[in-house]
Amino acid sequence: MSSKAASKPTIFNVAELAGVSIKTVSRVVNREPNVQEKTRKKVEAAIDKLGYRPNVSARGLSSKRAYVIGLIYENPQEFSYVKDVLNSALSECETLGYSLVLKPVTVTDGTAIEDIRKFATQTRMDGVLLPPPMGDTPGIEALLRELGLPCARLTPISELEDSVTINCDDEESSFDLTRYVITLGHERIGFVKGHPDHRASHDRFHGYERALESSGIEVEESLICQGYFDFESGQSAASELLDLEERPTAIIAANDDMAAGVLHEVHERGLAIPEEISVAGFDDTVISGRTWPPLTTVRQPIREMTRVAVRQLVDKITAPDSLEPAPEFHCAVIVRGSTGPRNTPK
Amino acid sequence: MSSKAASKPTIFNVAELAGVSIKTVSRVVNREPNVQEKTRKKVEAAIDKLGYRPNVSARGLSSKRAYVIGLIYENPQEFSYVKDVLNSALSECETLGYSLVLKPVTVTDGTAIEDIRKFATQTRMDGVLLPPPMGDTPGIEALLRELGLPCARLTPISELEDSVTINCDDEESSFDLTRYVITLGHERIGFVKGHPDHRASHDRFHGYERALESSGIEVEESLICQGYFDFESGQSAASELLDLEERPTAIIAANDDMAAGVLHEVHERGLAIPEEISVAGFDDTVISGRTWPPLTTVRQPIREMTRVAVRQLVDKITAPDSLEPAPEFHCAVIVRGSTGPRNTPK
DNA sequence: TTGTAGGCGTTATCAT
DNA sequence: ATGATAACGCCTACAA
Repeated sequence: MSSKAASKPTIFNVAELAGVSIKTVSRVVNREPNVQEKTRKKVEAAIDKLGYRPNVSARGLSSKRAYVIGLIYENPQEFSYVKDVLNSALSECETLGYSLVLKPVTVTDGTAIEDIRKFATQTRMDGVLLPPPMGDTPGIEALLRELGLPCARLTPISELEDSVTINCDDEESSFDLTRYVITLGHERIGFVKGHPDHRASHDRFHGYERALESSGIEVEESLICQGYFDFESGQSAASELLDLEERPTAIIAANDDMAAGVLHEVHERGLAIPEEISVAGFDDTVISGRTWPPLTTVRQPIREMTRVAVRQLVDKITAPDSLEPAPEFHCAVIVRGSTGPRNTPK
Repeated sequence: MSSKAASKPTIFNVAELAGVSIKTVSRVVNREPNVQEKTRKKVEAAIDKLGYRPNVSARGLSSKRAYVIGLIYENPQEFSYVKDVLNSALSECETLGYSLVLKPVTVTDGTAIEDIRKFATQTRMDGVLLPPPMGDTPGIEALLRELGLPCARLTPISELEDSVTINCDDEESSFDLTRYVITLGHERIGFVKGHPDHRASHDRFHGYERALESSGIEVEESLICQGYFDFESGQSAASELLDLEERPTAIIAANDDMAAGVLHEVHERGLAIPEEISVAGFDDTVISGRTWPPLTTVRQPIREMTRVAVRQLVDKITAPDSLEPAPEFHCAVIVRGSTGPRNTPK
């Protein structure tokens, strides 16, 4: 090693060492066609030897691309869902040579749109990834279109033709979960809905309704509570349900955080789980294995869905025309200790 | 609005509108001295009117800076601690005009160093932020020095003169927590240590020891278990402690995740909390409010510490000489339902 | 298949 | 206090 830290090698150094022009090096680096195998080998050898890495700033300046994709997400108390998306997106971006920049926003207080606009003008991105509920928040789509930013959404809504949409059948998985609870003998099954602005909330609720109907159980209004996907709302919904004259023997919440809140309230009242009441959630987030008892829940293949979303987003950035259809993803019911057979009163 | 999307305004447009040279605009944008107040006003008006934002790529290319700082963190099951660091770092970076790029690594399996090296050569950064335990992982410091990357560490270790170090007195907070438990009447107090590679583990353990000694309670070997900061290790440590001939009436775990594991095991055995056994953790992470009962724990001002760390890191990047000393941070014991008075056997 | 010239938007240098 | 001009490292056109 020389005494002075050698400054980073540039495309010129590589070209010189390989005995070609910089354009040829550029072609090799960017996997463009029209390079002879032999030339390519020479160039690659030079790149390795020098440890050359393209300068992102120069590349961005010249190509008008930033090689950056943004992840805009609702900043929740419980980070589990976003964490899975984040990790998966991070690793996929790394393999595709992109950077990921994060933008947490709050949709509930109406600041999201302006926040995103500011964010977009401040940091250059080539596209954005929208995990739920960003994918179905009104206004965001329009804003991104205005800004000329392609996006990939993780959402059940697939109306928009030209937009990358990755989804999983929430309605069906909710149907499956509810059916499972019914097979345990439960008939009075409470349901805690998710935030009304989230598409998943409705899908999950409809799955519940359909399962009850298909088993000949009447959907009872008093057993249905509004929640907002957070722990506290699960807690207060449970409070309502447990105050009922004839209380439910099982409660399904539209996500794990609310289900954890339900468990909390049930514990507060000294009821035994699952002997006196069964509880189930959605998403198979980390918290579902940490509660007592561990939660029965539904697992989405979030990591795979995210991988595909990122890949398709990059495809769309590089070749806006060809849109391969996304594969279908399916959920699975994960049975744990929070659900059990109904105690038939004698 | 014109039919064609006007391309983004450049420094030339601003200069033209303000009737000055681009260099003057540059001076204003970068808050450099030697600009008349009147000129500055003119330029600022032009900037506002055009909605001008400097192009990060161009700036990076010219200044040799990336305006990016890296956050290298141990990717844990429980994300709570890192999440707080992340959110705080994100908002501070935004106000300072930097981007934050994430790099999750695994220190336990020895891949971290190579991962970081690869990451550093792949994405240009001006500095990195090292939350625990990255700040006290051997080798990382040396690697960053070799790469010429300044760093700011959130760690109790403050040996290195030239390195930004932010810390909080873990030993003292552990002392305080243990003292609190002692005042509840407990004398047989189990302790679940953290991962031995983390400096905080030792500090917290020493605080525990010192508190016992200062109260005239003997430190008993059999009440001390090795854990690794994760849920599972807390669980198995609790299992050991509860198998003891004369079991402890309280258990302190060196972080919340392990404490949650302890709670889990206690529940498994059907023991009442806190009547039969008290449990406490560290860090006041989200999980501590989600367990049953909620955990007594210790809160660090993580967000403020992170803010200062980022700010000092950027200072170091821009002016490597002047190193202002960091302020001192203090922890606080948060009392919740998982601890209670010892049941004195009659 | 390969190479040459010009420009991307900024900061830095050196005048004035 | 302000300005002209040359880098910075790469990519896109266009030649050869």
